[in-house]
Amino acid sequence: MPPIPRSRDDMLDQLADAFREHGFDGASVSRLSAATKLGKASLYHHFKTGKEGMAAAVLGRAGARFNALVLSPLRQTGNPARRLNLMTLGLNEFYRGGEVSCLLELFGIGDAGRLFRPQLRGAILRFRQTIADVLEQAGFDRDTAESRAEEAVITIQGALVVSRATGDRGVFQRALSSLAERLLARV
Amino acid sequence: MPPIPRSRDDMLDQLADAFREHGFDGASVSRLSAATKLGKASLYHHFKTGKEGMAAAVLGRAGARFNALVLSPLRQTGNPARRLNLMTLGLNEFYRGGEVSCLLELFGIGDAGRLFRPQLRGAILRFRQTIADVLEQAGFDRDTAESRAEEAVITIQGALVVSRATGDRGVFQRALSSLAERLLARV
DNA sequence: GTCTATAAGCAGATAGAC
DNA sequence: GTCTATCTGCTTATAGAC
Repeated sequence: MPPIPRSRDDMLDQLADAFREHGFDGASVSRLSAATKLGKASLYHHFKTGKEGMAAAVLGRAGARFNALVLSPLRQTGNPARRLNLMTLGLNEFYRGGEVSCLLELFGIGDAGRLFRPQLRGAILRFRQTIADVLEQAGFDRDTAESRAEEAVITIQGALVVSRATGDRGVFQRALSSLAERLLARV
Repeated sequence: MPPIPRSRDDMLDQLADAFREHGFDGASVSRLSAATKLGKASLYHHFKTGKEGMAAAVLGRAGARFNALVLSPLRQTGNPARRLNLMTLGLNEFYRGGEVSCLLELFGIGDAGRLFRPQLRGAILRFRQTIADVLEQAGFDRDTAESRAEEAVITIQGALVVSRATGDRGVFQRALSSLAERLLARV
């Protein structure tokens, strides 16, 4: 059987699914090999630094997707409410409606955490700041904007955890659906 | 050197710290052995079902502590606001001010997740329901009470994730400090 | 670029002495 | 109840053929 041609992004998506299902430690190279239908040696051919390099590449691609689906809409010009609604649509797609656990949670644990925390930390702070900028443009003072942006990030992460732990994606859906309105509420 | 006498709870606390630091997969029996200063064979003497049994016992103790520190205050009679404030104090102690990651997140991942999800799910639902009961006693209708209770659980879990990922315990502190007031707010 | 085969070491777990 | 020594299988990673 000839090798099926594949793009690097396809490989990274398959690796990401394996990491999301098993976590960093639980995703053995054997499992990653099965997930990509590629021999272990082939994986090491693509990622010279081994499993760590695979995780870093997966994280890089996730960052790019997050940027395209979530941050870019927020940085458009125009109606803040509309941008926040686009953000929730993007979040729903990025997290596949809450079915998928966040690499941020998985890679923040244990030895993987020591490796990737700076990158994860940067992503969170960037997300928070981007939301805060939108809220400021919507007329809120900077303190209120930052405080609400922090709550939004917390809500998204918490909803993912609770959704997964209870097996109820409705938790994530409910959290998303009230998010934009709450961010813009005049007290 | 004679063996230092130790209670089972001391052992479980040391095991819990190791699980919290490394996650279920990352906490190898060697690490658990180092954390307890007990030989591997001694650990297997105490926990006949091995690492899985250690995790289950740790989870059982965590559940008992959560019950004593968080749920019991909520189930007292009397002023709902006071009970919710006691809950936040209990949460702060249970999670050590946000320094400690939640076993619920760690054990919800990968193969450990498949083992412990029913237990974790029960704990979350019980927590949510207990908060909802307090809010109902405070005069809210059942739907509002349940919806706000769900938000509270989400906020606590999310704040833990974001605190750990950013290395800023202030996130958890801020989330806790506004929690009771927000739960009781009349819109 | 993919594969088979293999290396060296750590994983979870147990036997049996004290 | 704790220990040392050990077992088996899986781990990450590499060598070298095609």
